[in-house]
Amino acid sequence: MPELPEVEVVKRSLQRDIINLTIKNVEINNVNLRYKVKKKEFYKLVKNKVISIKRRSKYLLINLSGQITIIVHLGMTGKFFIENSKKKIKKLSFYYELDNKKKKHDHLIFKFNKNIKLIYNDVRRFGFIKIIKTAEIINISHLKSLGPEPMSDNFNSKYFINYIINKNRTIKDLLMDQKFVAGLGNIYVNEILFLSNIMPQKKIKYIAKKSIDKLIINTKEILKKSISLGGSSIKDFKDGTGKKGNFQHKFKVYGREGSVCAKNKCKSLIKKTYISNRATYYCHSCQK
DNA sequence: TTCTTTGTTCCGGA
DNA sequence: GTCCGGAACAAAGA
Repeated sequence: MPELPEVEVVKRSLQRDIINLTIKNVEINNVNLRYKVKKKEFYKLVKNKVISIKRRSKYLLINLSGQITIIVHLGMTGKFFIENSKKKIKKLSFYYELDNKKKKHDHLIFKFNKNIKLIYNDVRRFGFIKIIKTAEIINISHLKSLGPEPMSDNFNSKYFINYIINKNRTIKDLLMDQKFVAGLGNIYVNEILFLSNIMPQKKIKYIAKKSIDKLIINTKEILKKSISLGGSSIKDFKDGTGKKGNFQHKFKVYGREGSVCAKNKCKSLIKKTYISNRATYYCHSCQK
């Protein structure tokens, strides 16, 4: 569920809350995440200070003193909570359900000075947290084969057109491919193609250059907009009592099967199909 | 009990 | 060797 914008929002929150803090203790309640948590490595984090927090694609990189980096992928339902000394809990990630069962899925808890706790909660446990040497980031398999960041200048028309030469894939498959562009998932790809009036099933070789230019611009815009909205949605979120976030209401096509198309004057109903086993929503009138 | 959800990886066919 | 699509995998809730 968390795609690039959500991870970016989490990164910014963490930058506000845990930079310069020192790890005092690590509590491990469940080692069975996507990859097994190695207890020894985590206990060694004690006395390390948080220096900086970065994002690459959907990965969070928490750099510590001592040349150690914690690499986090939130998977489907991974999220962080910050708990301060007044026991107030701040939700730092999106997943709008199951909050009342929070405790059960608090798998890792980092305790810092100033009585601040960082809690990693993950209902389905598809996320992972790994500890690596900072110098080895460049060799980590997860990051090695990633394409450019969609919001960077490297993701441009020239790169796009050059990449698709002799390729025969659907546009949706291409945008989902992390080797082509890193950080987009099923939801945003649905939204981007809707905004760009392109059929998800369309083969890339039949898309005009003009449409590709527009698609790139839309990709950058929708991500930026989502980041800014996500920020405000999180700010409004006071606690983890089960109140839903606002973010899903911004979707114009994802999950809207059978509803009227969100574009002006269009009265068609949104359809649902599957591409590469992924739920795909589109308007058959607006998207060509 | 079966279905759904996701990103990633693997495998077979072209 | 490369490309592409489909399936498998992780877990848990409805």
